Amino acid sequence: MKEFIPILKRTQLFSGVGEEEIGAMLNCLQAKLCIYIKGEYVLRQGEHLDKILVLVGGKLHIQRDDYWGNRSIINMISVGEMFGEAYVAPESGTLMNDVLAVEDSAVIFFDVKRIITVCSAACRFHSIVVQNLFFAISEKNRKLVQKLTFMSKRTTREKLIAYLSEEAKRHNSNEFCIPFNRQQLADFLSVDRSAMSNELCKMRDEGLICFEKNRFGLL
Amino acid sequence: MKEFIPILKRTQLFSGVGEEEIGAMLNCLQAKLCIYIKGEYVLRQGEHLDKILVLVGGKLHIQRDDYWGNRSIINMISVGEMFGEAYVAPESGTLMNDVLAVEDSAVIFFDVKRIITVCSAACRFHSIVVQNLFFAISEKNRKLVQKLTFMSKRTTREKLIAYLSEEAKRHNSNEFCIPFNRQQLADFLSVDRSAMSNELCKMRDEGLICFEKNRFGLL
DNA sequence: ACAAATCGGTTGTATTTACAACAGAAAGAG
DNA sequence: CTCTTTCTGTTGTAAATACAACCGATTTGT
Repeated sequence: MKEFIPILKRTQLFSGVGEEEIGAMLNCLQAKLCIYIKGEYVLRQGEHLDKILVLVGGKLHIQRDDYWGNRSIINMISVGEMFGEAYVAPESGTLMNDVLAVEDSAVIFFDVKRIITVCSAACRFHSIVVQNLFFAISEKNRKLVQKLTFMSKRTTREKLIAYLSEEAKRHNSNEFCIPFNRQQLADFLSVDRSAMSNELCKMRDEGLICFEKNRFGLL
Repeated sequence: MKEFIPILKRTQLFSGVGEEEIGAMLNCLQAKLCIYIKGEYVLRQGEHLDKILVLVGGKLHIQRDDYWGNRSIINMISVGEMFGEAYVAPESGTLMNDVLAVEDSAVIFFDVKRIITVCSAACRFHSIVVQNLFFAISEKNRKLVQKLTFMSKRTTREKLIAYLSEEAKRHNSNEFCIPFNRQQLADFLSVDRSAMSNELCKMRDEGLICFEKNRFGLL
């Protein structure tokens, strides 16, 4: 697990904590490393979760499939991001979504109780991690609201514009790559892939956007 | 402000804290009481927010109107619930939504910095409030994900079923009242009111549900 | 290099939705 | 009580979407 410490150091959870301290905390937080291959489930809907996970390699999707096989991608987890902070509260129930590895992935699990109850050994940086966790969950909250704002658009075109505008703002550029292929983008925006593809091409023909594979540009 | 202490005592934020302690903390947290009449905005999109608010009377909607006048209600705040926890992080930017009083409302604002930095006066219950805040934001996170799961349904009917099922589960009963009128429910689910009304009546005629005003039953 | 699988675009049709307009019922104001 | 406003249901039409089916291009595995 040692080899992932430099990656952990750059995560939001361990922001402001040195590599030596992280090494020391791995025991304190009962860290466990798990490897998943592409297509494997990390967690399944209905499971009980008492750990927080930090992705140190690969890519995950937080998603849910309904009775009719419609998949919706709630969120995407990239290297350095975490998942499970929303389930730290005592009576938070079971997991509402699946967590799927969409690439070969490496995940480190941390014991939640060890994080939110300050350890008697008083590792000096524990309180920093707690505050980091707080800010992280707060940020994820804002991102969920943001997703809700473009999910609440009525038409596919409006959803696309809202999403692409947001990505452009996030990248500080009118050109950017999105982390989805067409099917995944459709699942993320909860629309039909072919209808979306159709709309994208119309928007391109109208001179609103340009794109090639995952690279998009706003005009 | 003293008269609201019994209400504050029953809120999630002050869970486990006695009335005397709450009284003492009002200063420590620089509490400010504000009154709003129905239809008045508590906060507007774009504002900078460095306070957490707790609703002690009335009802609020977290909402957003787009260019074309389509309103979407992101969330509803009832007495005892709070808003603004997602903006406590230092670089969380400005408010993405409006906060509207849909009834005459009483709101108490608390200084965020005072909450997340433990005060030197060491008020004994401060750490409890911090943990409560943590659990609250974590719970709100789960609720947002839940809303995303039924917002991601394709048809109005599916959205209605997902929403009503959730409410039934929450009330532990097949009969329950919803906190919205038709227009508000449509705004909450991001669908057209008349189309939704139509769909509701179809579902009633098919024997799936029954309703009268805000009272719904699943059959 | 070849076969298989994945991906993205296109088209047509049936379904669903948005929008506007209207009417009766209920609630609220004076 | 009466007038006004709000709320809810209804209808018709134009627009948008879902779904299925297909094809060519690209990628992947062997």
